[in-house]
Amino acid sequence: MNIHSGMTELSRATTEEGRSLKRDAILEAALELFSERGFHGTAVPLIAEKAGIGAGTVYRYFESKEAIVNALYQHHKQDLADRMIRGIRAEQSPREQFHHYWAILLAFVRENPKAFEFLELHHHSPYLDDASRALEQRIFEMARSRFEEFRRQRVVKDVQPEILMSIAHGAFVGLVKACGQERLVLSEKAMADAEQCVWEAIRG
Amino acid sequence: MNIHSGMTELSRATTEEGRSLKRDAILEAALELFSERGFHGTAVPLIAEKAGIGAGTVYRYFESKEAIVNALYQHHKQDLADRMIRGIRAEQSPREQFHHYWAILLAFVRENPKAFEFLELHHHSPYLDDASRALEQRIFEMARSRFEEFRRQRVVKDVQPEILMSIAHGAFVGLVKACGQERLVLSEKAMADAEQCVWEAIRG
Amino acid sequence: MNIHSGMTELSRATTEEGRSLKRDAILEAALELFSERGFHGTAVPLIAEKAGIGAGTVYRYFESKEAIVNALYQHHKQDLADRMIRGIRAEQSPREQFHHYWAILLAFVRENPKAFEFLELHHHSPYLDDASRALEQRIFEMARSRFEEFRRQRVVKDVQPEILMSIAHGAFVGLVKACGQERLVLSEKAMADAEQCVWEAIRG
Amino acid sequence: MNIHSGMTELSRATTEEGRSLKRDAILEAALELFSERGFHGTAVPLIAEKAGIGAGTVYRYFESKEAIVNALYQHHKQDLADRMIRGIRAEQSPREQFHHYWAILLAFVRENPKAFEFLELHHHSPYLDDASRALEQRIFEMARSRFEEFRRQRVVKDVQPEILMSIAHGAFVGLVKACGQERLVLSEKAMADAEQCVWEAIRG
DNA sequence: CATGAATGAGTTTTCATTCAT
DNA sequence: AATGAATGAAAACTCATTCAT
Repeated sequence: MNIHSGMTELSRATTEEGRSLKRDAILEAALELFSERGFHGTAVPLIAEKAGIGAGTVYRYFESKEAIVNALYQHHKQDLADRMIRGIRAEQSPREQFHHYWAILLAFVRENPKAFEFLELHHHSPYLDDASRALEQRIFEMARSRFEEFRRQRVVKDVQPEILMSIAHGAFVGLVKACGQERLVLSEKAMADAEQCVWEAIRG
Repeated sequence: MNIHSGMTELSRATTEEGRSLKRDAILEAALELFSERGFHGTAVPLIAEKAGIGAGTVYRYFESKEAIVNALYQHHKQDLADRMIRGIRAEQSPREQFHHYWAILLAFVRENPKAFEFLELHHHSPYLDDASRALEQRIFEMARSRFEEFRRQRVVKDVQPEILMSIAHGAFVGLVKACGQERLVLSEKAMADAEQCVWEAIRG
Repeated sequence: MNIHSGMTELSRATTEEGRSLKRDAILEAALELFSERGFHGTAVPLIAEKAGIGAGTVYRYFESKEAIVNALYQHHKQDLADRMIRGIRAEQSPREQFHHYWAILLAFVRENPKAFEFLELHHHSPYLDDASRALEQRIFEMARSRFEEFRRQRVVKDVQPEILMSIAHGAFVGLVKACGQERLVLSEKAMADAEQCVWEAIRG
Repeated sequence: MNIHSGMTELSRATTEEGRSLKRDAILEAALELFSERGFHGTAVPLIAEKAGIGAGTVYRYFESKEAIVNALYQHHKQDLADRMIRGIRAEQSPREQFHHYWAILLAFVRENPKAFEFLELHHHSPYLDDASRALEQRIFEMARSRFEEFRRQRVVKDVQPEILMSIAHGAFVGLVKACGQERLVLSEKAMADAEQCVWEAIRG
């Protein structure tokens, strides 16, 4: 019903690139449903209804249900990557850079919790296409090269960067999930504490 | 990947408790399919085929598809909890206890990677029944009381225990996922490194 | 037998109340099949085929197979009751009123033999819902109060009205069944004879 | 559970003809289930369970589910016919003969209400075989010839005998159904009243 | 003989997709 | 462009019947 409430972000990106409001409404609706009920648990007519359009209209904007999930994955994954890259300052200390990483993730989750949940849930799903997989790989490589640089600089522990990345990202996901299960509130204090903990896990 | 590693455990439970071989074959097949394709993405006839039985036979052992997912959840969740509790020694130092925790999780994942993936994927799914939810809650409370005790003893950091738990568990899950995506091998060295990292995240 | 005789009525209701032609085609087909083969003996795709539509389409008009049987029951039961009530004249003699009753039933059977068979067959079936049962009860009470009045007026025999009602209605049903088995033709003469017989059964 | 309660009648016929106790248990169970839930609404394994035997055992005694329904139909239809014929006395007045007819039907219903319900429900079902239909036809012809004789003797009204038969039998069925719906109790008084009513419907 | 586990064809129902309007 | 009714393939589930024990 309140189609416009969560739409702001997508709508902006949309008009720039000439995408339609309806396409966004579909993505918005699908995001919520996919993150709550999963891909196979979500019927296309339900997406259409939530988007406030006819079921057939969905297929004017997307070739198939899989195309929707891939568009969502790529949109939000890219958005998150862009935010990460945008704020980086070479002059920052490693601890400051880690704080930046943590703060960006947290801001993303707060603005768009469904999108974060969606990205985690659909990681490496069989219905993700090559473009989604390639994007995921590109972003991973970017992050790894940064961690390798940190390792060379003795800023982080001298262990495989994949281990440190998995710990840091996994820990963040763990915190978000705990929040989703209402076992935790992602307050400023809590996230600052958590940030420091995770920093101590990886710092050299 | 390793079908047989995960089979041993179920097979044992079977002969001990008089459960049928066919019931186990169904659980075995369903575990693999559910963890790969999700609940809604797995058709019952597919489970039957993988189990080497007729589609109708599934319903001689389980009331519904939901009953299968709940039987799996409860079986493996309980198994993991039992392993955790069994090996605990009061005389161990906190660091030793953390090592125990880490080692048990690692052993579980190695023996039964599909089961671990399954438990993570189906956490808080809407098709889990009250028994599954109650079991999950009981295990969570047990873990929290231990972390609260550690906090009182100044063994871990003086932050909400839920934060430390989420970090430790989330980090472990992150490592397992990285392994699932073949970005990491859960070698002895890697997991020993990771264990130390995570310990440093939570220690007081 | 006479498919068109029974169709008129539904078709009329349809255009009046804006119901769809397809919905009526489903009801038409279901009526015939249910009255011939029973509820459990009739598969939904068979209804769809007879209605000239796809199997899935049935579920755009009815929630379930049970919803179809209840829609049919309520529609035809109400129709029969309406006809009964409509033609009643207070100034008529009891014998004339009995003739009215008999004539209405006969006209109903002739126009819509399947519907009459259906109503008799599905009387008090476990799949009838509360609305169907309530309607049935209301109509029964109406008829009983009339018989009670007749009894007070010494127009009918001084026996329980339920007995007289059961005899009169049962006799009529018996005649219709004999016709269905082709042992009898419901000719004017035959039904006039029968009417007089039944009147003599109940008259005071 | 109380398999033996209603069995007496069938059991007697059984031992005489070398039929087994198990066969009777199947018929007993099937009678109850068919009359309550209909043919298609009754699962064979349910019959077996109610009969206290294994599902496969049913097929040692009956070729198919249809064979059970036909055995039941023929058994009870023949039983009812036998009772009718047995008690007839040529020296009785027509009114006495009608009383005999009424009393036999009533005794049958009281002893074996399920069987009566079953016979009415399965009248002219598509799954009745030729033997069942032939038996039904034979009994009908017998009854008709008697009514024709009565007509010639001016004992009953000078109308088609099929009409009088339908009225008399239909009225009886109507009374039994009213009893089944708990709208009537088949007390001595009620049935004596009803008998007289129906007699007045047909008497010359 | 008796069984009951096993099954595959059949049931009711859902849904991704199409297409006439 | 937009629709939403229509659909058939496929889903979950049932059951008459068979057959190894």
